Amino acid sequence: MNEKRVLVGMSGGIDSSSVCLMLQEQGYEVVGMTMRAWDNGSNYIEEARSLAERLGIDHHVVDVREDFKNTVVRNFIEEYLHGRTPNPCVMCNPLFKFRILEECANRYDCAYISTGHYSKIRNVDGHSYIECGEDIKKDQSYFLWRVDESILSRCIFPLGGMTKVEVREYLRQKGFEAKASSGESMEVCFIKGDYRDFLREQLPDIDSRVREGFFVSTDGKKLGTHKGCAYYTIGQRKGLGIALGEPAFVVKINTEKNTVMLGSRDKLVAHYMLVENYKFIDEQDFFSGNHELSVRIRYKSAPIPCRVARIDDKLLIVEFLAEAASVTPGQSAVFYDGKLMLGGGYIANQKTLGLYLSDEYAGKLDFK
RNA sequence: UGGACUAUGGUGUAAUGGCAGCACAACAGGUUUUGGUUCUGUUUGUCCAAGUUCGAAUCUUGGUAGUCCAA
Repeated sequence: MNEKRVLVGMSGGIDSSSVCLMLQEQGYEVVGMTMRAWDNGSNYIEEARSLAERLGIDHHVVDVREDFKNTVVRNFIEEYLHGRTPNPCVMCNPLFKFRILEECANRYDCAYISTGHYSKIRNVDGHSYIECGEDIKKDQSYFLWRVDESILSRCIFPLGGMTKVEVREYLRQKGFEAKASSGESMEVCFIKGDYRDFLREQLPDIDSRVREGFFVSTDGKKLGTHKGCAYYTIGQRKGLGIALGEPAFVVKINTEKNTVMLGSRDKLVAHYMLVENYKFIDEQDFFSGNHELSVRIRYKSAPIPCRVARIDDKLLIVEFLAEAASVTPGQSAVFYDGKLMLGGGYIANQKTLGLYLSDEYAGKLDFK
């Protein structure tokens, strides 16, 4: 592998464009790659291509539309139909974005892989970890917990120590005025507008799979009619179309009974949660008890201090040590020690939580 | 078909003769690499008809509709 060559994932936007420039300045031979996953009406491929031309770098487009639709998009739809709330980006990163980057890096003889993520790579005890970017609110490590360490070890994230403002300023100084002041999101993303419209578009027979049912209160009373479980998510307040005099939030979704439970804000607070299909950079180390653990249960929220016990190879139980609200099955739970991202898992259905907290079971759990 | 009570935005309510207000919902915008949360802003109402009054959601009469008690 050529140590002077780096493959950059180019989305045509501000961030990846800056990355190309920076790496060139640092003396790398840059090769550009743009993944064509979904045609969303924006001209991101052209943007990337013309930038590559201007910088004099090779540029490749990899068309994965068919495959992407059959995996990420299909999974996205299925999750909603099961009353869960998916994180497509979490799936796309390991299965598409970073996989394709790795394949292309190998094909074009690039030792390194780079993207415009605002995160850092940090080596600890021989392992490559992701560390949050400087601004915890802007950090994207949440979406990267499933990316394999073998790929992370080849990654360079030039923007990890920068802010968006600095990146824009940098581009401006380099003479890319138009790009620097362009809009925020050039991101390739298949959800445009409301995801409910997307579901209806992609699933013409949706009315046979998603049916109206009852809104119920936490004490089991019928409150009204909902449009179908797939159209709601835990913690949701807007769009319920029901007036109770005080704000109502979606507390629980039961696809078997086809009911959506509503309750006041305080009903969303949880003290424990179950997490499944977890993956850690160094699993043994994670469970060693040597970490000050915290967990993010959604993008862009402060990590919550917690303790964790392993139930089995697939399942964890997490005890929150500070207030946690709206634990949402299907979303990711991502674990940190300070800024170091240790790994993550998917928030599971919390139905069996009671079992693991019962007296007979609780004694066997070893919270770290 | 005797009596009592009620009628205010999409929903629930406040205003005892003096600018119809609040909460929720709805809509729009900001924020945003998922969904949700959050923030800002906006729209919408006195059941109908007549009367008293400088002035009526409010008082009077009639109508209509609903609830309750009367079997």
